[in-house]
Amino acid sequence: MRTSQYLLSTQKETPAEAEVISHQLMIRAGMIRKLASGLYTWLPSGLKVLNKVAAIVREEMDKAGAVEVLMPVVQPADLWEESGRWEEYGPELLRVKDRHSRDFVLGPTHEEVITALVRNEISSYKQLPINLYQIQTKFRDEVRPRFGIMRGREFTMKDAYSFHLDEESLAATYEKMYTAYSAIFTRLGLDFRAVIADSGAIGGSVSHEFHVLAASGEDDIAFSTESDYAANVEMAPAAKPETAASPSGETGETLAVKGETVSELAASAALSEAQMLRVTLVQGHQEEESSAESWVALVLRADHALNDVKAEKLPGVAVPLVKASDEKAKAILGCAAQFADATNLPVTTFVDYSAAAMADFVTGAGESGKLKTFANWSRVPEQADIRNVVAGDPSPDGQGVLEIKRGIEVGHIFQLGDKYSKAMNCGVLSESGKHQLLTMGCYGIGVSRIVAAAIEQNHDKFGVIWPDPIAPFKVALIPMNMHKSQRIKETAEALYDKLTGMGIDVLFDDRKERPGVMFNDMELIGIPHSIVIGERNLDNQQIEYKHRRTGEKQLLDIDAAADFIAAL
RNA sequence: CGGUGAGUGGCGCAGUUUGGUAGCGCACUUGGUUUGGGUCCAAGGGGUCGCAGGUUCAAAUCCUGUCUCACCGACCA
Repeated sequence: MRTSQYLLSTQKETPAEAEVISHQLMIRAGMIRKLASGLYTWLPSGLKVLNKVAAIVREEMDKAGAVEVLMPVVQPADLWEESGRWEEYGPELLRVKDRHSRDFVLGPTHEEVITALVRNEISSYKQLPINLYQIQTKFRDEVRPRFGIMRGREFTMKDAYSFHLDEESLAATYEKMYTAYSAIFTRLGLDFRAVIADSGAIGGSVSHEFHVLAASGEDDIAFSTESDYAANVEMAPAAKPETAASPSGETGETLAVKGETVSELAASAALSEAQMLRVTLVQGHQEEESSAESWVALVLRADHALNDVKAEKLPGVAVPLVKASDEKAKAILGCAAQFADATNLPVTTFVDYSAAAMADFVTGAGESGKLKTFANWSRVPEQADIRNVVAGDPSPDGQGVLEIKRGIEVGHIFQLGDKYSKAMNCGVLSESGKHQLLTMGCYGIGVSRIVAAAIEQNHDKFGVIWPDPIAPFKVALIPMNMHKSQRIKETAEALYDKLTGMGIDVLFDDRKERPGVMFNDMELIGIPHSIVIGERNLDNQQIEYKHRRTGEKQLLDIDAAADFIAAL
């Protein structure tokens, strides 16, 4: 491709709205343009990357025995009513009406459509198992789209759905997908981890997320320093301390403190948050007959964070978790939650294991602006694991301690079971001639998100540094002052033809620009390799090669250049 | 949905407090200059100041309403 015939659209200035580096660079390098919140146009070089990612995903899926289909973006509402998700899904599901006032949705995912398809197309156990996938546009009306393409409302996703007669078959395909996903992210050249996303009460892990490690990630992942244990922080269990501290017997005193938040209180009284308790009030289940609200108090060490997923599993706690407003907390506790006496609360109370193991701690004195010191549990409280693990906690598998890193979720594989096949009556005739419901797995990859994640992990102050497999172009051909020098023009044109003829993706910068402009643009776009043709080296029948990532330069004989590039 | 902030040529911004000819940088066009790291000079084109209403002789500026966008919290690939 020649830049003169291409849409390069690079820009010097960083748009004000772009917060994360991938978003900034995608706009500056001319990969995407925003149309509306969470909606982006893919410009040529962005699209080339997206297509390369999709091609790798497709190859590996095919290799793993999955079969490609393509389902509509617009889906009839009755399928969603059948699965129960018309009500269940919430406002993220964009609903539209057609000209006959019939309800449709813009597909955020395709379980309903694929289940309806399989229900009609597959009728015998002999056709199973089967794994169908597509690479297609999804629409989710996100509450808050952000970070550019990373969390857009419209995005490209690879979604696969497998159908099985039994759990063993499901587990086998799940395993295949796990392997395929690892192969995909390895080929993409990304530093990734597969993490446990749910080690549910059912036993065994039935879900894994694949995360690309990056400081800007939205998820916290806990790793063992010793073993290969890795889990989303939401899911990692915090161990119960083996021994509880014992009270010193010292008499506490009441402290007057200033501030609103617990950390302000701690600072004002020169206390460590690790010796303080934090009370959070959440909604309980409402009684069927009465509309009376019930509330549950959760007590943690003040330096620990409440884990919503764990809290939702407590008996009597409403799902999803609803935290009490300040006014509500005051009405129930008699004072703001941060001044409530955690050892003596008027509602059902769950104390986190590590908080329960404390002694001589600081908690509220039951009135505004007052804390009390050397407090202790008067009786053994109801305990549970309700906090997020922190770095240094013992690893749940007993090996080493945990370390926390940020990750960007780019893939998720899940053993679904019969949720959809049951609701939509999707089954086959078994060997014994009986109707049998199918069990399902589903496997997603955020194809467009991978593009952003790859940049988060691969950039420097000059711009993007694409891993070779997904670079929009493999090599940039940069002639110095081609418009003045006939022999540079001839050399560049000849090399361009040769490289193109070899099937190499080359971007030939034939603009009448100064060298600096070309260098900067090619680096910003992130082309992994470049060749500079200048008078200086041409006298020796040589050209210069430069590696984007390392900055390494070397001179090549003109005749050997094409083969050198091809071999990279 | 809650909290904060912002809407002025394609992009980044100033101007708004104290109403009075709409400005700067980048980008774009033309001419010249320069030529291995975003040259320099000159001339130019391009803006209903988010939208609607109001106040006023006069509104980017004041008032009211409204829409959009970004950032921080609960969901997700």
